Amino acid sequence: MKNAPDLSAQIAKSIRDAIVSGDLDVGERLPSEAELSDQFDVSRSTVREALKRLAAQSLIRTQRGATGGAFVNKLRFEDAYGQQITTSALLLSMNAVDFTTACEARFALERACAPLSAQRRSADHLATMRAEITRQAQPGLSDESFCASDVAFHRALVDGAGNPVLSYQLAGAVEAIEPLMNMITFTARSRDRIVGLHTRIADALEARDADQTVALLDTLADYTAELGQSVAAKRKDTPKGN
Amino acid sequence: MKNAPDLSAQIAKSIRDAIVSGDLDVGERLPSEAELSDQFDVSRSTVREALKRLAAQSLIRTQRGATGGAFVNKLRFEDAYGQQITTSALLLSMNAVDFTTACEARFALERACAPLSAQRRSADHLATMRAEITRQAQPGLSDESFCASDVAFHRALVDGAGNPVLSYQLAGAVEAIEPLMNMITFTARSRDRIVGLHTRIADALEARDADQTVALLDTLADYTAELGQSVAAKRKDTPKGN
DNA sequence: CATTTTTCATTTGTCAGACATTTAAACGTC
DNA sequence: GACGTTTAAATGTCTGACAAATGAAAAATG
Repeated sequence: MKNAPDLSAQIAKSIRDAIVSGDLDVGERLPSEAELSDQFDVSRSTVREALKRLAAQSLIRTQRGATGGAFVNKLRFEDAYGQQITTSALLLSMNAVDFTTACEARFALERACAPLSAQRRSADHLATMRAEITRQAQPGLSDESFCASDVAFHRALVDGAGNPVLSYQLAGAVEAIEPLMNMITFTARSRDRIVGLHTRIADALEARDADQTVALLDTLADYTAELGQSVAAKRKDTPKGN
Repeated sequence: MKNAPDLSAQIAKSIRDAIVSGDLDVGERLPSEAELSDQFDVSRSTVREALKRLAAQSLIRTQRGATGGAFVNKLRFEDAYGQQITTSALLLSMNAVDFTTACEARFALERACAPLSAQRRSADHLATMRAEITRQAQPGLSDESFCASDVAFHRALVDGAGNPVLSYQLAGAVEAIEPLMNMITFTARSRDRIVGLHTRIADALEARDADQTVALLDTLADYTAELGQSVAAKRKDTPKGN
């Protein structure tokens, strides 16, 4: 029933467990590849494949030279963002998550941040949001650039909550949806509408008005879903548009 | 300035980009290791290390035999859960995220699910929650088992929202916090309190009362934070309690 | 003695070649 | 046609070798 996993996978799991359980501390050096070969009684290639697996998950980093080796990596939030976003984006595309579902998740999560952000946002966060709003209002901006600015705006909102765990979790939801958002053709009118809502959201955050922020986010969520539905209707016509 | 990354990392990136961009479709077979060696002009070992990196991210799966090879894996939500939880747990422990911050994030996200769950939860979700409540009320339950059941209860609540994207994002927040929760010693009184709140949450969901669900979650969040603070106070006494 | 240079041992990165194992397809045999 | 056998192709593993990086010890130098 159970296909025996590769040796390299087993060894990777063994070391990973040691890291997760805390048997191996951050910064600690693993035995050299030769020593690991002896310990696990496998060849060096197999050990190396195991180590590469761990490196791909940012669990270890390797260094060459006399005092080199593999070290338990301190996983930083910034490092995890990238993987989180890649994974989320693939999940959305490979599982054919429809725009409505992705949008719902994104705004539900963002809504959760809004009260905290209203309470704690710094002047810096507010400045970032205002700057992105200005960019979004520029005529001649490509749809891609508009979307990227939209992401930056919402990232600032989320970061304003001052909770790195929330920021991390939301990075996936907010950024992974960008490819889906990029399918929307933003007319001048819809951009005006969005920029207007963004401005009012920034105003509400500046006034530290949590209720108003949430209400505006709900409005924006509804409007975004509406825009998305027109895209969904279009995609019906060209099902395999590659 | 920039350390040239390993060949295997470069090759992994090259293939990963092809997958993310859609150049390689789900289920498609990659060239054999020998062919990849030729294409990238490296040895087979290097190609293998690159493939192991991708396998560690669940981007490909390999199969032995005549028609075997490496295939672009369909990334399923269930596959991503595990990685998400491992990463989140490591982020919390390695960055010394305090209980309050983690707890805040968890309940903020869960709160976002509550209205949707009140609207859409199935009888099945409700039954799971009731079953976990029953388990939690049993005397003699270990703290670990109590926590595990707590996680299962909240997972059911989140799944009730019927949005796989939300469930995925929340898996990390809810499950990664379990190790921190496990540090709490649940007295008979605190268990009673929690079980009581869980029961009222289940009741509210059964009645599809979103407002009440959110209010009860807020109460539970406050109480959990309170319990966590007593743990934090204790940990001050034994800073390196290993 | 202090400083600079050289040597050197250690460790990871890469390569080449071999054999084992698995798997499905091709081939014979009945 | 059904059933066993062979075979080819692919991954999994092992061995041994060399290249490259790197810090530390040793040696040379002033």
